[in-house]
Amino acid sequence: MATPTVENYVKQIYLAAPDHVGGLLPLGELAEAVGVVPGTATTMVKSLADAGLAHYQARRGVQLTDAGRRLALHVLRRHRLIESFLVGALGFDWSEVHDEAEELEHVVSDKLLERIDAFLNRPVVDPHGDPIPTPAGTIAQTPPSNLANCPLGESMHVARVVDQSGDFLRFLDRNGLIVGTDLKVINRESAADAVQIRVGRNKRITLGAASAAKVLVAPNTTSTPIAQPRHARRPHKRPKA
Amino acid sequence: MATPTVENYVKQIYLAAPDHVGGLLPLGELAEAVGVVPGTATTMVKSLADAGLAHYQARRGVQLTDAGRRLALHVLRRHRLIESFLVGALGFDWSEVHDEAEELEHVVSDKLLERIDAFLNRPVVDPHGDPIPTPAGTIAQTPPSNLANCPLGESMHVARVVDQSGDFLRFLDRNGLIVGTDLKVINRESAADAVQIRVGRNKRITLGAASAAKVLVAPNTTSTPIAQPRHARRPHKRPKA
DNA sequence: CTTCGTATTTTGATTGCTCAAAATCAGAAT
DNA sequence: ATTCTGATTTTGAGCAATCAAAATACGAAG
Repeated sequence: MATPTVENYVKQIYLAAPDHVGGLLPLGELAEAVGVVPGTATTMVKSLADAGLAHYQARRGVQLTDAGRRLALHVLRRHRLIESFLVGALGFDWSEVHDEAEELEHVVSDKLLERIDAFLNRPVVDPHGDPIPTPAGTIAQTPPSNLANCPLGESMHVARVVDQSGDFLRFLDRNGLIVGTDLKVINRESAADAVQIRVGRNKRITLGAASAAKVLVAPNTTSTPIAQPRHARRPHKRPKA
Repeated sequence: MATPTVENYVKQIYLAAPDHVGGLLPLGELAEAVGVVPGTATTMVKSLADAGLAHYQARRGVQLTDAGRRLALHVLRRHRLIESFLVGALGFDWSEVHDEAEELEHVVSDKLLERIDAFLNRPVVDPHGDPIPTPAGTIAQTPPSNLANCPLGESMHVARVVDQSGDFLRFLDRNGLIVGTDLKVINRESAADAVQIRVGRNKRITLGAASAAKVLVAPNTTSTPIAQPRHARRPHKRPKA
């Protein structure tokens, strides 16, 4: 059985991998992601390699094996189902479930996970719009466009938010931006690093480009209505101001 | 923060303590309960003592301090609320929740625990009838009588089952004996080590004395109806035979 | 009072994970 | 080609938890 530590390393390698060509993740970045000093990452990655979970090329980087990817997806499935459950069954807010799931993901049994999955009626994405891997280890692909690069003026909706920080999520919440929200990108000021969007009929919001890139969107095809995530949704707190 | 290991030691000391006069638990028994060799228990208990969680007297035994007891009750509260939640919210059977709770009890946050408690409507006992400690660290006392020592012929009900083994619990289930079930002890054959009871109108069951002692009972006062545990109850599987 | 048997403690090692700091390497810059 | 700089690896060490096996102490039996 993989220890929680091993599960975390594998998960972080998986999550960080797509940002690097050839899929080779430098160990410094892994160390950063896991929260250890670089030397520790080196040691651990060697042992991951011994365990057949990763390919390690000294001074170049690390990459998951098939077994490693399977494990990572299994951990991710647990994490995202737990987040969905906390929001859908226990009334948690999407901004507060990440840390909780971070702990629980290493101890829930397959049996419990199955019950949670059934309870939620087999959701395909978690409250942040992150796709939930199947038990078989397949996972839906990320929509390629986000608020920083999608076409202007077209009707889109929020498909996913790729940042787990509570502050950011609460900011989105305050502005009525949750997974499924309809919006249009009105304008981009690349000089000012700013993205203007319209939500609903008349609400305007301006985001910095870095934040805009974290909000993934998909076009609203007029033929089919917005693809709502299948898990239970509660009304969100409305902003005071 | 206490490690899961420390929480387990403290919990086991708490659970085993009442069986010993003076409350001093021999380290061999602790080792047995925790599942380590005796030497390991000695080492750990010393460090519990250093941490102010236990009093240790070499070659005599160990005993919790107030801080230790507080921690033990906190862990027990988590364990029992989790068991209640798995049964009451996710449809688990009372015979399969113990191991799951054993893992989860070390990682659920206070916030999650509070939500679970609220969801279940503040239960006072878990599915086995074990009392759930309050957040403040108080706990209801065990009813003193059980099937092996209660008066004959009087109307009683099952208040608590002090054995977590799946086999035993499934046996009780098969015979319709769950927390709250009404019954009478008809007869005891001390020579044969047997206890005969009647459940409901005409069902008769015979138990060995050791098993009978694990089923705690309380009298059915005619003035007030049976005190049902407050948590949600599902219909239990009825026996095939 | 001495001896014996058993419970307990001590000792020495191991495993998994971590850090600090020194050593090394690889690519960029001169 | 040489030097520099920054990333990476190595080395040495520590902590928490564990085991196996040797040493010790306590109470019971003689």
